[in-house]
Parts: sequence; structure tokens; C-alpha cells
Amino acid sequence: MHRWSKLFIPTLREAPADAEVASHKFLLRAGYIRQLGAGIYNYLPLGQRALNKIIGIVREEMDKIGQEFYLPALLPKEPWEESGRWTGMGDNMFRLKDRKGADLCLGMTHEEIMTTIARGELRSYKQLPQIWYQIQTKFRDEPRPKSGLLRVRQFIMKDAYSFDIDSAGLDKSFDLHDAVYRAIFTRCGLKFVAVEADSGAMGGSQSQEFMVYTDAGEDFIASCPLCGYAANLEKATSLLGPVEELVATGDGKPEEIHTPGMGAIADIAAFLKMSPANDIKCVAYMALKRGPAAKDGSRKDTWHGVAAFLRGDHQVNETKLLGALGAAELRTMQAEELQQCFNGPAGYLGPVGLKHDAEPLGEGLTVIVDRALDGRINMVCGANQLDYHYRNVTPGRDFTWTLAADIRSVNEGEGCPKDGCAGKLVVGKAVEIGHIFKLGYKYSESMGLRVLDPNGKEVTPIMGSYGIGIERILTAAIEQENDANGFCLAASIAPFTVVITVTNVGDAALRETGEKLAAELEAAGLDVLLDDRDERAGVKFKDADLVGIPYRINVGKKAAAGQVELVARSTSTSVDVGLNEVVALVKRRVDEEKLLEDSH
RNA sequence: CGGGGAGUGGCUCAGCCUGGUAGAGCACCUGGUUCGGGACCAGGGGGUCGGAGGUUCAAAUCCUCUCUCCCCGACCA
Repeated sequence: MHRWSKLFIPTLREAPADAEVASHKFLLRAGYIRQLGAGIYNYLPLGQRALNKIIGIVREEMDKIGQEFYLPALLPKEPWEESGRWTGMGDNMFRLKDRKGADLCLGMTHEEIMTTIARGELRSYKQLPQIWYQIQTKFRDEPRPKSGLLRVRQFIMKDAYSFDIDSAGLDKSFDLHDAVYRAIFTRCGLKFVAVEADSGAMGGSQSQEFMVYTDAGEDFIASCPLCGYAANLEKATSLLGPVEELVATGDGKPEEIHTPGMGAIADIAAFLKMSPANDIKCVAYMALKRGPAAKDGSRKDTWHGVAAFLRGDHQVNETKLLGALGAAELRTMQAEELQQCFNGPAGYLGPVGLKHDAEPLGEGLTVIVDRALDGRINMVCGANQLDYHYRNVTPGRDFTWTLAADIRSVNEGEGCPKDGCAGKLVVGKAVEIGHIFKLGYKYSESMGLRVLDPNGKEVTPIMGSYGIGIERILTAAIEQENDANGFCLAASIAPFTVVITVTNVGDAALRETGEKLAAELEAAGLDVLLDDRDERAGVKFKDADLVGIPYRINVGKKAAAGQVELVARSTSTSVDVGLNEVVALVKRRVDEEKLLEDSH
């Protein structure tokens, strides 16, 4: 049994000024965490208990499909050079040298390391499939840590890796993780959605994120309320309605028009009394192409000019653009670069007469057009000349391109992309709590993992990679359920399941009743905290509400009559219960919560 | 890295513009009165004003440099 008077639970009346999001404020106020530096936090006893409970659930579920490892966080350079990520990870990797001057890094993910184990030990298809996981501290030198535990530089991750003989096997491993992840998040009391996602730096084909809707999140999710389609905005597509085309003027060929001071799309649209959808906008980038790795691990990276053209009312999706180009990084062009590539100024850039490369990221300019320009006619675009535009511009007839691709972000209200679905997309903010990838052969190939197949032939196993952010589960749970007084965690992850508040410890009878009740609850298998502090009742109620414990039992005035109050934190409802029934009632409530989870 | 903001007892902040004895509330310690939704009274402890340099008889306050943290944009669990 734990007594509040003996525990270190430093609650705060006011949130420190630099906390902005709810979970950050409450984690600090409830005495779960204290900050040590930007994106670096101390976990205090209450926080540690909650995280341990989450880890327990993750471990229990993961053990159903995989085996737990524990790899080092301090890693030598070599495996990273083999995969190409020693340079590929860039500044996000914490690097250090040992006393001999050898390069080391702090692990930010462990594909490489797991692969070294696999290639050292796996010899036969008979040993596959394997699912290996660990729960371990990760280090990432984030450009901008923020929002308390939401984005930090040191965090706990459950990372798992699968090795299969073929893609059918990978599909199965992927589905196993999908199912187990759903079970984990449900047991943690999260209302989550699984969405299609971009694979990013991990590489690979298919990936799916698990998200919890919250304004504190950093991702946007497009979803269809009708059919259940859901995708990260980085990946989402939509069905566009028809656009009313402009009527051609003159001979129907591109015609230069004088448009002084109309560098913005809104201006030119108003001037020509047309919709921005009739305009072709240009966003000019410099894209970084990674060169092949040299023997010493170094690379020659090069920058290439890219002109992206899309509908005037659409926004570039840089994630999609990166993917379409096969580039590593993007930055917008400087004025001199614009002049050099377009011979024209920003605001008046256009595709007509633009020379472009045949292949992406070549010597000259890469012209990429968005698919939403397919089949469009009589559009308006910049003339690559200050204060001039063209009209009557038809893609394909009046200009060509290096490649066409989906490079725009969908907007709320656009049509659901699923065949036959008439739904309209809605966009919401969310935080990512888990991500599962089909990696493919990226690591097994580059690092030389081979096994013999049934025919005695060497084959390369196919891999998957699967992550869960442990602290993110806690953070998302708090974001999901909080009010003015604090937050409420599911019994499964709360540091304590029930707190017994003895309203007046000066009263020996009350104190004894509380002690006895606590012992009984503990005997019933519940995590119980006895608030035996010599504080006024109000202080103890406030603290109990603050720290997220789902059930509270008030031992007060009515105790003499054999009655206590059972208060549910989530609904703030209380019922009077007989002292001899309260243990069974709390137990039943907690068990019902579990049942509810299982039925998901 | 670009842009914006902040560093003053443990927490929230005032003081800075216009240089002149470092303050309030909460928290903490002692005593008393209270005791079901963050009590009250009295007394008390605690601060190199982020750091360095400069201007000045005198710097929390003015100047220069620097460090740290937070927020907005490119990354991801």
C-alpha cells in the first residue's frame, strides 16, 4: 500500500509559464515529470508508474507475436555506413567519439542493429519468420523539441522488426502487428484511428500510422465519414469536382496580358474575374539529391532546380513532392536562382517556354506538374516576365514537363477517393502514437542478410519495422481526457487505480477506516493510494482530480454510518456505497472497463 | 537554421522605459484558530536579478557579447 504522505508527488497549483499544451501542463502540475533541458525530461515516481504500466501492456501484447530483445543505445558507426544512414540521418543523429577517436552514435532506431544480428545468425528459411522487438530509450536530435513529452530528444520506444522469406510472409507479420497494436492502444484507453501514411526516411512500400485526434498533434488526417477512409495528409488523395473552364480568347493560342502588380493569385483571379482554380501556380524549389556512398561512407550530395506547377487554389505537399522526385530535401529557391531558372521574378513564374530535363534531378530544371492539371484547358499562368501573364494555356499543348505526379495536399470538403463513395473528406489534427512499415529489402539487401530457401538457393529476407512511442501513449491519453482540474487515465495505465481520501486524518476512526479499506482493496489486486496527508479535504480532492487516478473513495462524515463515496474521475459522479460493498464495486467497475477494451 | 518572445527566492509575476536600500501572491518553517473542493492570523527562512564584459560615484534597470528556455516554420514515436 502506498501512502501519499510518504510519496514524492510534487503537485503544482500553477503550470510553469513555458508549458502550452494540456498534457505538458498537467504532467508538470501532477508531478509526473520535470524538465531538465529542451526535449529532455526527468520522470518522477507517478510518471514512471504510468509509463511502467504502459510498457507492461505493450510487452504482454507483443509477447504474443514476438520475442523481446534489449539492444544497446550506444552504437558503432559501421552498420549505419552499410545501410547508408550514417550520412542519411543527418543532424537528427546524436554522434560522439570514444577515447580512441572512433565514431559512435546514440540509437534513434534499430533496423541496422537488428539486421546485423539476423545476418550473423539466420541461415535457413526454416528459421523464418522472426519478429524481434525491444522496449528501449531512443535518442533523436530534433530540430525543435516541443509540447512537453510530445516531441522530445530522448524517449522510450517499443521497436519491432520482422524477417520473412517472402512478401506474403511480410503481409502476415504486418497484419499481426496491426492487430496487436490495436489491442495495445485499446487497452490503454485510447480512441485511435489507423491511417495510411508516408514511409519517409525508413524507406519501404506500405505504412500505416496509429493516430489519436487532438489539437496538440502535429499531423493532419484526412478522413471520410462515410466509408472510413483515413490517411495522413502527407499521403491522402481526393476526388476533385469539375472546374468550369475559361472560354478561349482570340485565336485560342497563349496570349500575353499585362497584369501590373498582380503577383498574387488572388489579384490575377479578381482582375480576370476567374476562379483561382483556373490559374496555374508555380512553386520553385531546390531539391537535394543524395549521391552514392563512397567507400569511406561519404557522399556527394547535389542541389537541383525544380519547378512545381499546380492549380492556383492548391497547396504543394512537400512530402509527396520529395517522393515523386526521389529527393532527400527541399528548400525554396532564392531570387537569383529564380532568375537563373526562369529568367523571371516570383509571382510571374509559368511553364510556357520553360526548358526542362527529360529525367528528374538532372543538370537543368525539373518540371513537375500536379495531376489535377490533367485535361485542363485555357488556363492562366505567369509569363516569366514582370507584370505579364499568359491566358489560353493548355497543358500538354502549350508546355510539357519532366514528370506528372500527385504533389498537392487535399483540402477539407473534397471528395473521398474511394471508388463509389460519395463522402466528403474532413481534416483533423492528430498525434502519432505508432507506425508500422513494410520495409522491403532496403536493409537486408544493403547489409547482406541472406538465407537458403527450400531449394538451397540464397535469398534475401524481406523486412518490416514497427514502432510505438511509449510516452506518446501517456501524452495522448491526457490530451484525450482532461478538464479544468486535471486529467483522467484509464485504470490500466494510471499510476494508481484508486485513491482513498481520508477527509480528516485528525479523526482516528476515519484514519483507521481508510487504512483498513486500503488493505482490502490491495488484497483484491488493485493499485491503491491512501491519501493520509494532514491537509484540508479540499486540497486532497484537488490533488486527486489533478493526478489522473480514475477512482476515488472519500472516507468522511458518513463513515461512522458505514458509508463512503465512490467518485469516478472521468464523469465526476459519485455514489454512496456501504463500506462492506465498496471493494467489490470498484473491482467490478475496473473489470468492466477491461471488458469494454476486450470487445473492441 | 530563419522569425517572434522570455530569463528576478521552489512556482506565477511586478520592478526595467526615467539607474539610487530587491518586492508581492502561492509554496516552505514555527505557533495559534480552522477542517468536504486549493483556509485564516502572527512570526520566520530563502534571491551572485541566466552568464561575461562595459558605461557610471552608483546597474535587476543603460550598452556589447554570450548561454538557456518557450512559441511559429522544414523532422517523426
